Amino acid sequence: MKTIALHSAKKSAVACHNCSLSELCLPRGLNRDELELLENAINKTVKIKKKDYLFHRDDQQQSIYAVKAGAIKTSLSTPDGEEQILGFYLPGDLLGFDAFARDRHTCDAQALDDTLVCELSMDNFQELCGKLPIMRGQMMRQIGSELEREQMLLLTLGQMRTEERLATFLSSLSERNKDRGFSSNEFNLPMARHDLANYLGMAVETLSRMFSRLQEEKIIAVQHRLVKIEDMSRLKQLAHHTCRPAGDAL
Amino acid sequence: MKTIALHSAKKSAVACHNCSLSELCLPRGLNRDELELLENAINKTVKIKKKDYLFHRDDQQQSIYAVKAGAIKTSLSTPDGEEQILGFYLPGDLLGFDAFARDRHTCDAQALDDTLVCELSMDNFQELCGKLPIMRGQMMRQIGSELEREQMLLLTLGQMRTEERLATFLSSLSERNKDRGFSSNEFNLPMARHDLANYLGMAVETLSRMFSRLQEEKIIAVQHRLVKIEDMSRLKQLAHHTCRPAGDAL
DNA sequence: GCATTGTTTTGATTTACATCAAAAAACATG
DNA sequence: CATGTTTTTTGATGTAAATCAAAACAATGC
Repeated sequence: MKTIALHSAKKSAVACHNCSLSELCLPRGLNRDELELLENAINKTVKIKKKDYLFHRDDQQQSIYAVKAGAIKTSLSTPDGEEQILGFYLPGDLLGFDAFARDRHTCDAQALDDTLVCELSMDNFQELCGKLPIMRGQMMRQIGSELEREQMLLLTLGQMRTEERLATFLSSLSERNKDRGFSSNEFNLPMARHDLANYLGMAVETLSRMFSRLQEEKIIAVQHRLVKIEDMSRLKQLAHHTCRPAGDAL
Repeated sequence: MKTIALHSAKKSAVACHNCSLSELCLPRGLNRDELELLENAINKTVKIKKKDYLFHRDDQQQSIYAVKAGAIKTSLSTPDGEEQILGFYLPGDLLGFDAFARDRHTCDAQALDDTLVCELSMDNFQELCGKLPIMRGQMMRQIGSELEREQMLLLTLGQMRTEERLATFLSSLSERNKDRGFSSNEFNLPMARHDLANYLGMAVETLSRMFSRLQEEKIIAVQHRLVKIEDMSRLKQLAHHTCRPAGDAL
């Protein structure tokens, strides 16, 4: 349960310039020297098995991570065992900024699947930020969009009814896939119903009913984790509250 | 309604080293030269009248602000006019980090009362961050606690019932006052019921009922905006879900 | 293959909260 | 201070979603 995967991790050579995600997690406009600085700073690539943790709340281990493959969820949990999922991180997303406040992580990060992440230690990160202003800007932007994403979620939880919440979620996942060059009409959900329900602040049963309702209304077609969007405009209309798609993650 | 207060603002000399809030918003451990750099970087002090806006969503005007007196609320609003309040900022709190993502603010900031803020432009901020590593660290920490605060609010909205939400809010406001050297047992709410209800994701009527209920149970005594906490331990017990008081703001 | 376990869906019932409506209190204005 | 306006509280009713319960379905292991 409390296994930290890092210890059993394989080190492997990092080559950001070859990575298919470079468009997403690299600051644009780095020259060769700067790119080399970054590549040397990346400490290692880490494998995490499904259900293992990347980090725990209060862990001192402070790094920034970039998801290369798989999926990670972050969550807060209460003394009495309830949890609130804060975000899902998919390939190209960065996580770990939560540790900025106190040099300790404020949430748990668990793999939803076998997952691969790049690790950049805070020390190296700090040094890089000192050397490369462009890197600093990029990081600020990353943190900013994390903040923005959480704000959108607050709006979702605070103001929307359950059907609207699901429509908003599906709509932004679709946008996200489009941005990444994948299909915006057909995709797999990276998480179980249980986790999605928790993230959206409702009971699993309610979530299931909302999926069924959207399906009855011919807006989507679902089987297991595969979602096909049949009527995008009506979906967007339902998700109508949404201000603007958040830049990153979910 | 859409008045930007900045234009009518008075410039005034800034003297951070004299400011009673320096403990809160200054990075600790600045030497004289560094402190002077900071004071010169602070562009001006701004007065905002009650109900005026400090900034609007999508405003390019990008600065970091420190509240000196009064109170500010930030909120997101939807096409159909509903809003979600994201935070309340009281003296000593910093705001404006939301603009990091896209160089534009992602939310509105409105004064709940006549308010005084210090303004630090992003340009100066960037320059300072380059020059003073300690400043960078401090800012990272500030953003981190903003992130943490929003996470706690997500937990509140996603998992707690209404009574628990109010108890959590009162409990953390009390903690906050204690940290600032004010009474933790008796204080004024800086916002109207309407705003607090929205922030906590419930109807005004429900909030009012919860105040009444806590009063009936002899846990608190309220008259208008004045709250006295009569039984702190039972209040904390109700707010039991809460993980840890957030560092800053509400 | 079948049994076991976990996940998802569907149905019946309860409930916490929203909504509607109006009184009471606080605040503002001439 | 009397009057209108806004804010807050209280009461009655309706409803969206939680909970309880169980069936259907997928995944896992033997």
